[in-house]
Amino acid sequence: MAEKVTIATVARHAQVSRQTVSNVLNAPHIVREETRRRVQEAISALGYRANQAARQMRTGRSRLIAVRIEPTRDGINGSVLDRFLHGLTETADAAGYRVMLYTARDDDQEIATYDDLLGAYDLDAFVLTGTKHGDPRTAWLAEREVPFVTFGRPWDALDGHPWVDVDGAAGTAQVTRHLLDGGHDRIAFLGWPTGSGVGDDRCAGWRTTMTAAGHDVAGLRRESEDGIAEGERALRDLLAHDAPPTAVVCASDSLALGALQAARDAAAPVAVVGFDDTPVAAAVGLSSVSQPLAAAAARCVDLLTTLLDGQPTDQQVLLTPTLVLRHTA
Amino acid sequence: MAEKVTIATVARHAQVSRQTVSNVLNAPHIVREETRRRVQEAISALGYRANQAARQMRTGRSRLIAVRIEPTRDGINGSVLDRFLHGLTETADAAGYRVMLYTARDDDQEIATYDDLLGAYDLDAFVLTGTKHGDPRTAWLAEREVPFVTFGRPWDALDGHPWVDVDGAAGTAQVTRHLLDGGHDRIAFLGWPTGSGVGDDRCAGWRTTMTAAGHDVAGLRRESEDGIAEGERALRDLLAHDAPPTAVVCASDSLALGALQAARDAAAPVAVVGFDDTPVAAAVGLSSVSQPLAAAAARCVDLLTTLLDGQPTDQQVLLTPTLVLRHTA
DNA sequence: GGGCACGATTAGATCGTTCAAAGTTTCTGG
DNA sequence: CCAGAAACTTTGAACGATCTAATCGTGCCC
Repeated sequence: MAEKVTIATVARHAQVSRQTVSNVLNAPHIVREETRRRVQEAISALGYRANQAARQMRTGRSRLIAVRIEPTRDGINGSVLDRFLHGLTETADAAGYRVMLYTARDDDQEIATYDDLLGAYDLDAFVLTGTKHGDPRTAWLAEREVPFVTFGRPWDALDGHPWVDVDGAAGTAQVTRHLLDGGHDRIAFLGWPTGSGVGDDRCAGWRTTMTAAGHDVAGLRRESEDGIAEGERALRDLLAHDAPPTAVVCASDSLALGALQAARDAAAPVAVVGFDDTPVAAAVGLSSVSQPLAAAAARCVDLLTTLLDGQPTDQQVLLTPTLVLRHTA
Repeated sequence: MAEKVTIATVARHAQVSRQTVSNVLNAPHIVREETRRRVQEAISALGYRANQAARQMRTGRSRLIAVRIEPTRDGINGSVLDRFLHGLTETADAAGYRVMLYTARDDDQEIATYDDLLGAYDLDAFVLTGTKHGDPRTAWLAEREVPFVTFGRPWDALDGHPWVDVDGAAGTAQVTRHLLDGGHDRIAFLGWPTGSGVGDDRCAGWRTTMTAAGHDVAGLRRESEDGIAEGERALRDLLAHDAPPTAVVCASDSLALGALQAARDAAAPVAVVGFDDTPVAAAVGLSSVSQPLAAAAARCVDLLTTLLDGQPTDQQVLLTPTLVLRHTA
């Protein structure tokens, strides 16, 4: 095969010094037009590519971003991460960064992995997904001044790091408004136990929209862990009352799927809307709130690159999801 | 923060030379017991981690494996990749490798990306998913002697590279046998147009099992592109005949989901079984053939590591999927 | 006791790039 | 025409590891 093409090969070919080639790549404006052109030609003629390892050793930057890939807990929500990862890889690529994966069973192990990745690969930044109250990971990273962005708001008020999130409340508000416009007035909400940031947020959109429209929400909310069976149970329970709801807004597609099964046996039709627009929703015709994952990923990369360019951003981005209407509402 | 800990720091701390520290890490047997212990202590006391970039520059190996993350075509099948990726990351990690992601719109772009990744990051190996007839990617890699493994058999007989795959025929055979045992005898198959390796393989399992059991398969096979609507149409067509099938084996969960909808309106109950055991299947209670993705990923890493250790393997691994029974069969 | 082999350890060069500083050419104005 | 500045280019060192080859003890045999 062809010899390894280094910066020296290019330099010789273009009859300039190594440093001039380096300047063409990293600071083109200081190189004379004609020299630059000659070097560029040599570069493409030889198919030269800067060796990252060598560059990294000198500059201390690896142009590598790490993301955790989770073990697909429920199975349904896995595809959210999947799409997010794809978007991240694509945008990072365009910005000249590469995405590296890692796994971890728990927070301690994840922090150990940070240490490892930073030490061995000199990672430039991390993208965290799914933050929770009092997250030890963000604290660890912040303390060491490692650049990172979270996809998901920090739910502790004091954390001041850049994040990107999808406005869950806006999503459920949109759903609720749509249902109200469609003539529904007894609209229930199936959510998770109070205390999870994401869950509370999604509930809030429903609650405020209902009360703003002058409707009482008492007795219209059920909470349970995430799951299909749980969703079914919750809606059956609601339907057993005197004045059963005619529509349900759900905090997840899993709950909505369960609700859908309960709705099938109901006396009167019940509209059901889920959250996350997972493939399952598309498959069974469930209306759902769709998160702009590609956009979210792109904004994460945006924030990281400005952060890595030295400007201490602590910007926050809140994206609005869209309601995808199918057969169920 | 703490200074950077290099091999020199460790050497000074343990009162030996750099090279001895390097030997403790890479060739422990040539270092005297007592010296080794002293160095090990210094390493853990200082929290030393070998800098990959420096190591890579000298050895030419990056301990990095690249995998493509696809844009989740159908949406339903996306989760297969998701689970595979997780397994891959986990096993690679254990073997001392890291997984890097990339995307590509088409084969040409993918090959350009190989070139880029190899040149810039000195990637050690690639894992390809979803091979097809006359795949230009494997040819390109083989020509340059870049180590790679495919998840999916090469469908051109002459390609002699290591691969891992799931025995689709064994999966559909198992399903067919199960249905025969359950008393069915008119069992149909919904598949993709002849010519796709994966599709033909899955069809074969059904066909051979049926004929081996003495059943005629004439008129019991329908083919279409993958999709829910396509599956529904295909089964409706089958049910319109004089002797409609009492069960359908499908080449994908998408087709099976469509079939399920057609089956709902049928005069007599029709058993339906899908393929891939996607979250959708679990959600709607569809029986399906489950691929051992974590195991497949692990075997991919196995093959790659032996390949990277210099032993020219061209081993092939065929894993047997399992049938997950739910409500629909 | 001298020579020799063998195991353990060390010194110096090297991988491909960028930084810092010094060198060279070209331009400008008096 | 020359000094001085500006624009451009080159040289040598450094990043942190491993490779090659050399050095230092130590034990063994004649």
